[in-house]
Amino acid sequence: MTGQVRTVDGRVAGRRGQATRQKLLECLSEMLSTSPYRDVKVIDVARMAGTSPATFYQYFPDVEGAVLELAEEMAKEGATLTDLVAGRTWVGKPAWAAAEDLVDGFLSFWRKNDAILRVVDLGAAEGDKRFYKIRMKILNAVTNSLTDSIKELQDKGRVDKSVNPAAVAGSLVAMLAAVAAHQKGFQSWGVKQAELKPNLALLVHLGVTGKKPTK
Amino acid sequence: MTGQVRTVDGRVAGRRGQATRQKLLECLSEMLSTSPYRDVKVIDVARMAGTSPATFYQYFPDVEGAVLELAEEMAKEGATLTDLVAGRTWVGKPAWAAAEDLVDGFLSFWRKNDAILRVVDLGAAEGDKRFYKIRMKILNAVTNSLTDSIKELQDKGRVDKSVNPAAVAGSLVAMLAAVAAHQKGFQSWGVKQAELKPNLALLVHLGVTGKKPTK
DNA sequence: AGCGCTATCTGACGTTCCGTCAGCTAGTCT
DNA sequence: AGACTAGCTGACGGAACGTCAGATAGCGCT
Repeated sequence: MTGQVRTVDGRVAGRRGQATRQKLLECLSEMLSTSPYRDVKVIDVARMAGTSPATFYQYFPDVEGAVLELAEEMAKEGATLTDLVAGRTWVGKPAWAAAEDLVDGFLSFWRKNDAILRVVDLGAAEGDKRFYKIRMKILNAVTNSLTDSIKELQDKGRVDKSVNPAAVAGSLVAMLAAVAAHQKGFQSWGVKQAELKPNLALLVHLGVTGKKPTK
Repeated sequence: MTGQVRTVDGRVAGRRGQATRQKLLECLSEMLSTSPYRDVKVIDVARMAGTSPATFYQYFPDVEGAVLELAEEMAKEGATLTDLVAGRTWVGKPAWAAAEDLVDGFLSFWRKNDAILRVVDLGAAEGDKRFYKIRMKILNAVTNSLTDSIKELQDKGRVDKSVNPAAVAGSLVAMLAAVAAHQKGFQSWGVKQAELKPNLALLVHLGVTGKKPTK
């Protein structure tokens, strides 16, 4: 299913090959978090991995291609974000807890993978379908079940019919992603990390249920 | 005050110089909206402007430097975003109109300048203070007066004391920016442009006032 | 018009990085 | 040990970078 790891010219990589490939990915990841994307060069990644540029090209078509690989890995891990929303109830006190947990989990996932995520964001915004799909995969993990939750509330008459569940869920998730990506930005408005979270949770709660939370 | 336009080596540019400089900026802008940021080369911009690469370096230190210039221009124009929120009331029917107008104005500004904005976003996320400041300048235009509006409602007892106005305002604006940057993304969730706007307006209204809108 | 001044532009260069290939190296198997 | 091959790399032609010294052209003056 997943297909074995292959070199650029189509051969299957063996044990040693996989190891260097992995090392290259690690170094790329490191590189991405220390220098601007535009300045990440194949030559630097190779040097850091203690190998030659030619080796890099054996496993990846270019920097972008390798970044996609990293992103794909992260997207797999990101599937666990579903757990943040799956099987949660959005009524009463548990709803507040659900909102808090969602915000918390989402922010920490984003912070942990910020370097790759900002490149994915860029690629997606530029219209590159490959990045776009990866971004979707991650966000879908949350958005879909959030959409379902809203639909459910709507069916029970607890949320207005005029609401488009997918639009609201998508917007809320986009908000979380944006805030996570620019957390430092909030400091300049005099908003501290710790203060940010409950306010985000409030917005999520309001968006999903249409009501103020009962804490 | 604003300082005249200067060449890289510090001399003041004359009429002709300004013209080519401007042409270079235009071509760069064009380039940014047609190819990925990582692939925008000085040589291409120069070629498109019908001049030599050396000329480019007379006016800008590198591509990034030129992008900053473009961004600064846009930020100036972005100051008009204040008008979307200044002097609006967030009570009753006018509040709904205010939310709608804000969403509308914000989205169209973003769409108009998407190419530069995504580079600014990237730079800011990467921690580059110059881009970061520009991003702030644009967002502040909206966030500050939104913050004030929330504070005002809070003083009147219409909004809960536990709310941090800056955090909420900032988050809402971040949401608008993120949704604007990834508008295409919503199509894949089956959400159309036209549907998106009222739902965003709803979220803005909920966020600012804490209540459902009366349309 | 002709002259000279200086702002502006560019050809040309050394350097860095790209991406490819043929050939070398080092694990592995018998 | 010998041979087989997966994996690595030196070396190369080409593209883009960033810099400089020198060419060009617009402008003011007579």
